[in-house]
Amino acid sequence: MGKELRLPFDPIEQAGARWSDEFGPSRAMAVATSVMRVQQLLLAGYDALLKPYDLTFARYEALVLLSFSRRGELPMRVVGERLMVHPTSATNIVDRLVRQGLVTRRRNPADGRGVLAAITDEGRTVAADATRDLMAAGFGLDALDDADCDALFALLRRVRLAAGDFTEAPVAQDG
Amino acid sequence: MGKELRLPFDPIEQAGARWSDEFGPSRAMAVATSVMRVQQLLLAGYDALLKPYDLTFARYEALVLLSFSRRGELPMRVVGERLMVHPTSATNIVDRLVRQGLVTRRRNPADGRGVLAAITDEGRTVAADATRDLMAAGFGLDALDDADCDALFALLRRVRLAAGDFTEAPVAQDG
DNA sequence: CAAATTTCAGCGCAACTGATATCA
DNA sequence: CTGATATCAGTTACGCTGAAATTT
Repeated sequence: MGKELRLPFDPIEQAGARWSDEFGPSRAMAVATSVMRVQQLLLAGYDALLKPYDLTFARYEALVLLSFSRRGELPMRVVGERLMVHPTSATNIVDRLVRQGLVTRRRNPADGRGVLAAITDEGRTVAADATRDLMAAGFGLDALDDADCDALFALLRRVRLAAGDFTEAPVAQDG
Repeated sequence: MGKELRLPFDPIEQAGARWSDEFGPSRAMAVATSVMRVQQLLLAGYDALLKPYDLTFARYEALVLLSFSRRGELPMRVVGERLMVHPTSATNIVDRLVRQGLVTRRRNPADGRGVLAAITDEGRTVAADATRDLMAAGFGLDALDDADCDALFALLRRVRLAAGDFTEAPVAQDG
């Protein structure tokens, strides 16, 4: 959980100032710290919102992933890939969802080695309800309007691309 | 650890498209996912860089915090506040640093209830070396120039402020 | 006594390693 | 056989809650 401290100053700016004195200017350090902190704050908010559904954000993401899939089911391997988690973590997450009755497992008829995780009707209901709540909360980003969101997304996208999150895609070629 | 998948497309953009079909447009959702992913990527990079020093990013932050403090020592309570972690987490983090010989503990002479965490000479050396490496790596943000960093910081700052990370303060103009 | 500071024990969640069973 | 898929067992790390010890 993110703590609610409400310091009477911005701790990241203050640390940045001392940082500059010691190591020289580094905007990047302030940005890095900000990303860490915002992630922490957003995640704490999401987990709080999802608690009534007995979901963590990780399990919610898995549920949404399955609800988006064409037939409502995906191989475990794909689940791990898309969620970008370790295969054993994917097993663990799906385990929980199965115990909650939101997902079922079955052998992949197309590949006997694999297992398909399939969302249940209740899973779809829970995913829709939880999503409604998250959207009502504006994903904790009400402070930003559409243009801000677009700008933020674009900046973060460049960081992801540089970090090798995905390969340059044939998006708009005019840019 | 962040996985290196390098999908031939941007999974967040793709998910955003399906999201819009299902729940309606939500730029916020794409931004939220991006923040989560960038944090994961940056943290994985930092942890990899810090591994030779047997530091996690959390322990590194604590070390830098102490090295910035005026007398190289701070009450545990303040450590927890500044790092924005639970008091028991502060204890845990400092425990590790003490075991590594980078920090020492002593009772607070000004308040017998409290404990001071003090950075050692070796701690200062390690902090400086690790910082050099992180700065050489541009904190994983080489894709952004100074103006981009400023823009990103400003956007994230608004999210933090709205989430109650700190109370509105007079923005420092030049340190 | 009440309140603050810190630590400890215990629980939960998530990631990793290594081993195993199954199947292409 | 090899390689891929998935799970299980065990370890590590970290955050939280609740309780305890100490001191103000």
